[in-house]
Amino acid sequence: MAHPVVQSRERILAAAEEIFAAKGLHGARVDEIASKAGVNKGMLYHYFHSKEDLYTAVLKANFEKILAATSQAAKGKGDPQEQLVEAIKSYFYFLAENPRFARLISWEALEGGIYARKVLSPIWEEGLPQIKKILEEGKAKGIFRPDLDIRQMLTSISSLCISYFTQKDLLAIIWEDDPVRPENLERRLQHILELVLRNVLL
Amino acid sequence: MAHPVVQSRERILAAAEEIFAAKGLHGARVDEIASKAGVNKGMLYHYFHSKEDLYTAVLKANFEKILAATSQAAKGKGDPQEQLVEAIKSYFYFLAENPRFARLISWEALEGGIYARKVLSPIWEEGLPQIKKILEEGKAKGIFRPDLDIRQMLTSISSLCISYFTQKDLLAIIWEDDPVRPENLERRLQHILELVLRNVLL
Amino acid sequence: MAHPVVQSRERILAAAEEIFAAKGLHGARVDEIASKAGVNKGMLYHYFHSKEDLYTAVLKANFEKILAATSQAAKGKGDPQEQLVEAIKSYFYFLAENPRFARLISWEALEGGIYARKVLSPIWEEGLPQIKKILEEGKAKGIFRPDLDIRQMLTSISSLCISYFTQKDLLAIIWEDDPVRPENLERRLQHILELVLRNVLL
Amino acid sequence: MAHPVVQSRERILAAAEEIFAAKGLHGARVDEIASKAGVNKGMLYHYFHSKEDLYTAVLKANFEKILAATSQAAKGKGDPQEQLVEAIKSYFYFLAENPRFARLISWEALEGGIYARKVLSPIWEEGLPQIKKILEEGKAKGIFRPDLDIRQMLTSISSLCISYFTQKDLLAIIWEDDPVRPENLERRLQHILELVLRNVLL
DNA sequence: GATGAATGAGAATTCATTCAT
DNA sequence: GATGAATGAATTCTCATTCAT
Repeated sequence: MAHPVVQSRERILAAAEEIFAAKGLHGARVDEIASKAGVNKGMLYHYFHSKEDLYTAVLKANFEKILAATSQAAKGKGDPQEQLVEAIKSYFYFLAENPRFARLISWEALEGGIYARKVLSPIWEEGLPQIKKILEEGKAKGIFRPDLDIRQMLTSISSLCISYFTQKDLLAIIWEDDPVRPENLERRLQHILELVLRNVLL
Repeated sequence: MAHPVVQSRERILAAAEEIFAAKGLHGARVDEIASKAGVNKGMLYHYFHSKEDLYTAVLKANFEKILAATSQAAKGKGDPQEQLVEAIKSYFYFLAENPRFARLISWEALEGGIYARKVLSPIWEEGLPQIKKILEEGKAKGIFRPDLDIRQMLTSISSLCISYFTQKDLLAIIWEDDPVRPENLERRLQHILELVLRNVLL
Repeated sequence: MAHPVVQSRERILAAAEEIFAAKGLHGARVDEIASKAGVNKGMLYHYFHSKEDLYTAVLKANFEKILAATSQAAKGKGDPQEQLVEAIKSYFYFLAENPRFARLISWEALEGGIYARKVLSPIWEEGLPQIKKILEEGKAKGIFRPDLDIRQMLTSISSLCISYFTQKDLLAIIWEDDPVRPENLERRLQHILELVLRNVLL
Repeated sequence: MAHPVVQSRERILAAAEEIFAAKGLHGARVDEIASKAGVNKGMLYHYFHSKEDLYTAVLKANFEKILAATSQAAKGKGDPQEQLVEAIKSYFYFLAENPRFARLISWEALEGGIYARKVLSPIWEEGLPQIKKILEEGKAKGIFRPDLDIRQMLTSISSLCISYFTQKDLLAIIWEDDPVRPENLERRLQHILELVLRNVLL
C-alpha cells in the first residue's frame, strides 16, 4: 500500500524483463509480473496495452540498451584488428552484464521474431552492424583475408557470444563450474577471439 | 476416419514432435497435438501420462536418433583431422535433415533443461562425446594444438552448428535467401569447418 | 456430477435464452448461464464459440420458432379482413406464449441489431412478411383503403404487439393488475384489432 | 486543455446522457463517459455518487425536460380533438428532437424500470398524463366514443410514438431511407394521428 | 483401444470505485 | 475542484486432465 508513485511503470518493465527472460512470452504470467513489480495487475494494463505490448516494450528497451552500449565501442581505436577485438569484447561483456538480453533474444528467435520485428533494430535485422563495418573495412584495407565471408563470420560471432549465455545453466552442470565466473568469462572471450582472428587474418 | 490402431502411439509422437519443436513445451496445446495426430485427446493420456511425459518421450526419441546417426560417423576413418571433419559434417547434416531437433534442444535449454536431464544422454550432458574423443586423440597424437582447450572448442562447435538452424527464420529475412538451400548449407558447413580446423591444427 | 449427457447443449441454449432475455447480451453473465444450465462453463465454449455466438444462436432459434408459429396462421382463411385478424392474433399470442421473444428482439434492436442481422430472417428484415402480403392483397382487391400506407401500418402493428410485452412490468405497476392475465391479453388484442381494422377498412 | 470549471457537472451529464442512451446502463463505461465529458473520472464521483446515481440523474433530467416540453402543449386550444392532435404532435416532435429520450426509456423499461421509479414521474407511472386528461374530457363531453378504453389508448399512443425512434436504425435498413427525415417524420405523425382519431372519434 | 463430454484451476483482461496529492 | 495512480472484484475465455461409455 504505497509504492513510490513515479516508479510503477519502471517497476513493471523491470519485473517483466526478468520474467520474460526467464520464461519467455508464453511461459510468463501476468500475475507474476505484477506481483514481482509490487503493483496491481490493472496498472500493467494501464501503462501497457496488453501482455504482448509489455513484452514488446521490454524487447525495445533491451535493443536500445545494447545499441547504446556497443555502438561506441571501437570508434577510432586503431587498426581493424584492434577494432574487431574491441567490438567483440564489448558485445560479449554487454551480454555478460545483461544476462537477460541473450535469453530474451533467444526466446524471441524461437517464437518467430514477430515482436522483435516491430521494434526493428539493426542489431536484430542486420546482426551486428558495427562489426560488419569493421570486417568490411579490414577486408578493403587488405588486412583481413580477401576471401573472408562476412555474412558467415557475422553469423558465427553472434552465435558464439549469445549461445554461451543461453546455455550457461547446462554448462554449469557439465563443467561442474560456474561459466560466468570472471576467469571463465575471460577464457571464453579469448577462445572466441582466437577462433575469429585466426580465421579473419591472413 | 478409423486410423490403423497400432499406429496411434507413433502418430501422437510425430505430431507432438512437430508441435513441441514449433512452440515449445508451454506454447504447445494438447488439443492441437491430438488433432494433428488424428486421435482422441484421451489416447494421448492413455499412451503417455501427461503432456510433460509426452514431451519427455519426444526428447528421448530425438536423442536416440541423433546418437544413432552420429555415433558411427567417423569410426576408423583415417587421421583425427579427417575424423573431425567427418564428425562435424554428420552432425551438421543430421541437424539439417532433422530440423526439429535443434529447436527442441533450444527450447529445452531455455526452459532449464529439466526434462532433458531425465532422459540423460551423453549428447546433452557431455556435449558431443564422439567429437570430444577425436579432439583428445588428435591432441594426444600431436596432430592438434597442444594448448587446445577442448571444452571451449566443443562448446563452440555445438553452438555454431545448432544456432544456424534455430535462427534460420531470421537469417532468411536478413539474407533474403533460404539458409537451408543446399548451397547455403554447404557454404555454412565449410565455414564452420574452416573456423574449427584453423584453430585446432598446429 | 452427471447430467443427462445428450442434453447439455440444449440446456445451455435454454438457460442462455432465459438470461439473455432478462438482461440482454451485455447484462448477461456467462457464469450465470452455465450455472443455470447446470453445466461447466467450459462446455459453453465447447458447444458455442463465445458468448456472442451463443447469443446469436439464441436469436436464431427464436426467429425460427416464430416463423414456424406464424407463417401458417392465415393460410386460406377466407377474405383479407379475416386473414388479417387471424395473422395479428397468431402473432400476438405467439408473443404472449413466448415472453422472451419480445424482450430479446428489443434488446437486440437497442443494441443495433448487429447480431440479428447475421441470422437474417424475414421477420427481422421485412417486419411481418405474412401480414404485409395480406395488406397488399386486401388493398389490391379493393377491400382495404386504397390510400392505405402499408409500410406505416406494418410498423404500427409490430410496435403495438411487441411493446405490450416488453412493457408489461411497468404496466403491471401502473394498472395494479397483471397485463398478461387472459382477460387482459384478450382486451389488448381486441383493442389492437379495432385500431388496425378501423384504419384499414374503407 | 482546461475546461471552464463551472461546467464540469453539465458536461458529465451531457456525456452520460449520450452514452447511456447509446449503450444502456450496463453497456456504458464510466471511463468513456469521463473522457467524452473531457473531465477526470474522479469528478464523476465527486458530483454523482456512483455510476447508477449518474444514470438516475440523467433519467431525471430527461423526465423533467419532457414534462416541461409537453405539459403546455394543448393548454386552452379549442376542442378535445384539436387538443389531442396538439398533444400527440408535441410529444412526437419532442421525441424527434430529443432522440436519446426514447432510447433511455426503452433501456430502462427492459432493465425493469427500477431507476426510473426512483425519480418517479407521472410520465413514467401514468403514461401520458396530459393526454389522459384530454381523453377523459373528450369522453365526458360526448365528443369521443363512450366506450373508449382510455388505458388501452394511452398504451397504444405511447408505443406508437416511442417505438418509431427506438427502431429507427432498423427501419433505416429495411426502408432504405432515413426514418427521421422531415417528410418521413411528418408521414409517421399523420399515420399515428389517423390511427388514433379514427378510433377515438364517434 | 477409442471417444466426446465434462471439469476445475487458472489465465488475460476489464471496470467501477477510491485515494493521495 | 481536479488529477492520475491504484485497487480488487469480476468477467470472459483457456487448458490440461479425467470419466463414462
